[in-house]
Amino acid sequence: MSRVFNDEPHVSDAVKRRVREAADALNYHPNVFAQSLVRRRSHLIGLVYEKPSASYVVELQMGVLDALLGERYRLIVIPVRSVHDNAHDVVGLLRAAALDGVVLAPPASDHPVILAQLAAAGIRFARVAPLRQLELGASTIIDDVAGARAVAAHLLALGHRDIGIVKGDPGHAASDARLSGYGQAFRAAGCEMRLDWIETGNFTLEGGTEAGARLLDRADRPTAILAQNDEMAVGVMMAARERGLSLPDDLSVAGFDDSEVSRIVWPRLTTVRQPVFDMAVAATEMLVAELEGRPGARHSHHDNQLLIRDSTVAPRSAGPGGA
Amino acid sequence: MSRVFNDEPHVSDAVKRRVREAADALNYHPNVFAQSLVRRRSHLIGLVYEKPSASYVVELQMGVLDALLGERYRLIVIPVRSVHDNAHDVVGLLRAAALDGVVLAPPASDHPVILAQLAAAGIRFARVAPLRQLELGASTIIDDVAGARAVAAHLLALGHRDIGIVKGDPGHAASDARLSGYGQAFRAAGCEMRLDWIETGNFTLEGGTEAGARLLDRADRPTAILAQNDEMAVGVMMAARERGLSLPDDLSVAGFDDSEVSRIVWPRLTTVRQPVFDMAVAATEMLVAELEGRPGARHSHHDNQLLIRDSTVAPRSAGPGGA
DNA sequence: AAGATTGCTGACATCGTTGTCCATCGGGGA
DNA sequence: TCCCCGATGGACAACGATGTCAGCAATCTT
Repeated sequence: MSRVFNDEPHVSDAVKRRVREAADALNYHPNVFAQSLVRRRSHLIGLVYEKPSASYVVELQMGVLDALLGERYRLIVIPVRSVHDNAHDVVGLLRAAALDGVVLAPPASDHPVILAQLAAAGIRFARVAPLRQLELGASTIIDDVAGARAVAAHLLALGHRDIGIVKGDPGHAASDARLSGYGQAFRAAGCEMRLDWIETGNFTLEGGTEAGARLLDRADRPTAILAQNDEMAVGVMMAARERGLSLPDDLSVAGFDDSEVSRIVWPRLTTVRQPVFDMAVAATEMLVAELEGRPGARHSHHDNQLLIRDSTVAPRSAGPGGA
Repeated sequence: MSRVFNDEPHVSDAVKRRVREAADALNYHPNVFAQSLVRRRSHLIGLVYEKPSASYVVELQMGVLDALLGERYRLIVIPVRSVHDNAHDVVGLLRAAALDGVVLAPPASDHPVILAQLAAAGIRFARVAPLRQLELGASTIIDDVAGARAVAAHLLALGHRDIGIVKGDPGHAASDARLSGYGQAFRAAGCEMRLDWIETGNFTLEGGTEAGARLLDRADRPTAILAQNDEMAVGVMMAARERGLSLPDDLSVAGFDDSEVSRIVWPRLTTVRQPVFDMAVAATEMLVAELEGRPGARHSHHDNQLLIRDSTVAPRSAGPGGA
């Protein structure tokens, strides 16, 4: 009898014990499918992401799993080749998976079609670091523009003027947000952000290496490079080493994210710390709270922080603040 | 009517079309719970692992997901704090998740209680890189001993004799297997593997840093260190840098796995390539084949390969082959 | 042309829970 | 002592698919 297992009232202890004994004797386990069928609950939560850097995915997943620890929800991982190419398929996939809810990582968290279709399909969602339509669903919010402004200002304050930029995947709203943050810092310092010194690296190590190579092979080589995430920054460092440059003296490199690689490489990478883990935890907790009908906040704000390490120094030809 | 959706024979085209139109009109989607209930299939596959290095998990997951791409199975990730402490709970967890099958990563793939209970619970499993009871279930097999022997032999051939060892988590059978491979190489070279130069690093970066620190703070400092995975090797490199040693001249370091970090660090790390991705793909394919009733191999063998890069050179005081 | 055979379709039991409804039992108040 | 009410436990429909079975129509055989 189901009342025993669900700890309902109006059941005597004697019956409780008797049922439990019988269950143990028969090696009984409740059938999850039947429960799900009648309760319309799968207790499955999806995590949708598009192959960004490995460390980002890992932190994201660890955050979600951490938040799910005390709950009876389980995590299904749903990597998507290209969110923009497959927006319709994605929601079909999610519906077919019978999820109770999904955590959306960028760039899915910013995709209007996905958001609209999820709402239409009645699947609850929580969004990690969205930049548009912030009112839709639960979300964890962070100011990419401010973080980017801070790291660019740091390089400018060191005296760099010839600064190359390695942009992330154009499909991520964060790419433009960070670029605009860089731009603000340039304007504040009274100098120009040269468009022909912007290369795209797609947030991957290889992309960063290639973008770095293009920037470093120019006749007018930059003295510093701003990469929009740490993987690409490491790629830039590899490209610099291949060209015999010594780091950080010949080239300053700054990243974004504070992912594990930023602490591993030598010199240690100057970067902007993004609390991906915390954001994943917060998003998951909001999602679960909603699914369980508990009241709670619908948004959480997170701060990023400039971490000045060893990969950024003043350019050779100029002292700090000089130009 | 279900016959239309399952593409069964004996249905006329007219009815097929009529049903499809009605389904579209009503925005009909089959109920996964009801299907699962009557078919006794969840189409969920679990991946059980214990927080080893991040890159290992990522490669593992990517492999499983890759193998699942064409299939209608979905992946549930099940990280376990400590397999040895929670062996009984683990299977309870898996049963509660209504999984069709699980892919077991080390050390769960070598845990007799887990294997026995899975068999008892009727949950199919595929094992990645097991070292014991190889006949149980489907498995992907690799010769850890040979890989370890090769990398140790490489250091010995370079002329190193004072070689420290950073061991992995004692709970992983691979730790002992790799140690015994090292031992074979030492014996073949006619020298002794000093037990007091073995430190444990638990397969983590931090563990590697601490173990490296202990080895490098000795009065009789080793000229080379063998780490049982790349994360620990990087940790050793960080400890060496903190002590002002220059790499690789003052200290040769070799890792194991060929994880992404091994290519990122400077100097690039000598290591043993383990095809984790391929093993995950193979294990998953075998599992799915079994679940689908397709015939197929129950075991796949994989090779590892010594990758000599920049982190290992002859010791200062001796030429190659010298002693 | 009538019976046999095959193709197609609708009806219905089934899977294992949940939750509602109803019958029963026991105790306390009138 | 009788009645009423709350506590308790059993019976049963519902969830939404699947798959079997039986019935009917159409075609083939003789």
